[in-house]
Amino acid sequence: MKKISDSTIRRMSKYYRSLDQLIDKRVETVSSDTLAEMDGITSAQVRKDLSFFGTFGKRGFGYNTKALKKQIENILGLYRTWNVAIVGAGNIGRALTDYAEFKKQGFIIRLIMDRDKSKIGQQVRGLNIEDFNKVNDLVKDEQIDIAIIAVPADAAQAVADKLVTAGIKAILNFAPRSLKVPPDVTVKYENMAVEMEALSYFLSKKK
Amino acid sequence: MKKISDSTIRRMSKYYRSLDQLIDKRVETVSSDTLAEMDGITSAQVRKDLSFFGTFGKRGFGYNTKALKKQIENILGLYRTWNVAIVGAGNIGRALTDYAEFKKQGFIIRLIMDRDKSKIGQQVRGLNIEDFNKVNDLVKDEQIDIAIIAVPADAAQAVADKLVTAGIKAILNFAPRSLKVPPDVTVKYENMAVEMEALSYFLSKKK
DNA sequence: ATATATGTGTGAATTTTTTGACAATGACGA
DNA sequence: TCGTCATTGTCAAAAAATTCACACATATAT
Repeated sequence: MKKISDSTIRRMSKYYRSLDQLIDKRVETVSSDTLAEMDGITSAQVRKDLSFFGTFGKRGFGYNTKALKKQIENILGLYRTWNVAIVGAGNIGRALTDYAEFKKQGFIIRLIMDRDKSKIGQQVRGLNIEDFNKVNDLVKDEQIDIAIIAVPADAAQAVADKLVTAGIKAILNFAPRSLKVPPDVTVKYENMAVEMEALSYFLSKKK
Repeated sequence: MKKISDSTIRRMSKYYRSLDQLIDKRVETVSSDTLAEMDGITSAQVRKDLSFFGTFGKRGFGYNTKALKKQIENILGLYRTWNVAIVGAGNIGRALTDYAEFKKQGFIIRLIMDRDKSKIGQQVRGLNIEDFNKVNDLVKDEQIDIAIIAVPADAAQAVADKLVTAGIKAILNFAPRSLKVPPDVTVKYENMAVEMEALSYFLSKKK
């Protein structure tokens, strides 16, 4: 399988959500044009993206919403559930514990960890905050697939190292710091400060 | 001024944070190579990015960390503070209310709004949850520059419309939906489900 | 059964982004 | 003061991403 670009994957994920929206509204057929319009891109882009994975449409007709959604589900691996662990029981970590969109898409939060003794043992929406020092056993016991890092920037690399040791292959990092991990581990970033600063740039430019 | 690409701006923001880290460690000089290493990119990329805005380094020597930080501060508009409003007092909205990184970078949360009567009037870390119906007055009174949308996907577009009417020109959207706004309004997205699904894709591909 | 309209799939063209390479510059030591 | 070394700034090349444009397949109307 040839390498698919990150931006294509990201857009697939958006198409998926747009299809969901259409299906909710009982729409059965959609054109690349409409899909493009919903996501603020061009129809050629939509068709090109989809063409990397197969041919899902009918010429002169468009795409069947339910069928295409199912196809994308397969492509993105959303036909199954994934076990997720959160590291860091601060505000962000706690908030993510019951983020509806995760649940809906089959990302199940099985575990929340922290190293702060005063937090360990507390309940967060039905989950016990566990001791991050026991990460190896916990990850194994709960069969964690994906870890979310929600600790201060300074601690992020150390946490990542321990997660890697524990066998984690996929990390979503909320800490504003780049992480060094072995090549078989994938890291995605959710960097809110970066987006805010991009807004700041655009606002000050306008003046 | 020629158009600077979004990815350049995003990287500038990362350099800014890396410089901060170096200054904390009393490092006075840094090469494009080191900066690149910290952010997992190439040194050519670092130099190219910086070159869009001016020449800040000394050949054979590198960059002065404090001076470069100050320069980026100017470029990104971080020499001043910005007033921020959050719409949606759910888990995410509340968590953001005291996200340390925002405060540190001069993004000051002045206002949190919701339309849910049962939430209005509650306190969130010193802020009163206000009635989103009064958005026009509130935005004017607090001189809000940037709005963060943290409401369910279905409500996001309606909220955006009202924010635009209230005069907001910069939006950070946490709801998993693309927003339609006039061309003079900038929207940035923080789409956690998209990143999780990218991880899902990489995990299932490996199998 | 045929004509017409619609909208996909895809090579080719274009644009954008990233990387390579090196001359030019400045720091520093002898 | 001069030579050596390090590292920038930038032009050119390469790679990647996006857009164009159109042949072709399919639905629908007559």
